[in-house]
Amino acid sequence: MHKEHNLTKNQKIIFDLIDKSPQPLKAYSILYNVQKKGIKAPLQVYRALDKLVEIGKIHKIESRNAFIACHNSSCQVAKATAFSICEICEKVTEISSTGLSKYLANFKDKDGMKYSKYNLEFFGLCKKCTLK
Amino acid sequence: MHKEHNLTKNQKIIFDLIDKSPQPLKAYSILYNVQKKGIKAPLQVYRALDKLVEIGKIHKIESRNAFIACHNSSCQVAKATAFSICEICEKVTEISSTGLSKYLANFKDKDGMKYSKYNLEFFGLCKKCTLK
DNA sequence: TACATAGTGTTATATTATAACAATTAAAAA
DNA sequence: TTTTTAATTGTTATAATATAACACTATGTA
Repeated sequence: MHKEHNLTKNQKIIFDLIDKSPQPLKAYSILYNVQKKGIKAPLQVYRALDKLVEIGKIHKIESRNAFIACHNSSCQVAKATAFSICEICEKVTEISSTGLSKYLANFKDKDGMKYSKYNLEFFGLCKKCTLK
Repeated sequence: MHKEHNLTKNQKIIFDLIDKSPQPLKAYSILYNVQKKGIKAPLQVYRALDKLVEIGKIHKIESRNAFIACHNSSCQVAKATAFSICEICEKVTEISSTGLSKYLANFKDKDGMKYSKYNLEFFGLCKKCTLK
């Protein structure tokens, strides 16, 4: 069982926007989209994003500096993430493969170091773009 | 067999700096360090970095916006990278595990999409920092 | 040599992200 | 309920990261 997080007003506005978006959103595009709701400054956006990432409601796509809602019920905390990214249309999909997550969660390097967190980004062509 | 890349003057200056560094370097810290060698503008640094990444001599640590030399003889091209990152001291190590790279190179998602490239970043505590 | 390609130097600017501080709200403890 | 503590907000300013555009130069190859 995990703690329910009651989002604050700003967090909710920003989460809803990201959650409705089919593709990852960048911070300043979020800012632009929520200005009519009273969120005026970058910092207000970044603070909400930080919190949402921390509690696992969204993930950051590091190679794109963009944010996507978590659609993987098993990752309530942002500690184990994997995405596929199409290099043409930039479509991003969260990968939920039990095999992959088990493999990575148990991976140990040569020093026996165990990791508490990972982020994996695959790049390639999505189905649509392959056919073009 | 892979093509030898003859680095240009700027590329060489910047690669040498990164190669000598025990930890990843950020673009503007590189700029600061090579100004005495005549490289004066950010763009000169970024262009060299882009090329070096493209030919696989260095890798970008996406979560840190920093660059590290490739010390993995098997990845002559920047298409399959894995790193461990200590969240305290920020030490970054390139992981070269045949098992891991085979597993990821062969990974297919539910749609059967095959990837041409991936980047994996593990986070945790390095040995030193665990003992503290 | 002539051509094509890649790299250079430069100025300006775009994009992404955080510092610092005062005020406010929410949650938990007394 | 009151207190007090922590988290969040609003705001201005600024830092850090990265690219656009353009004229020029070097290099490799036919």
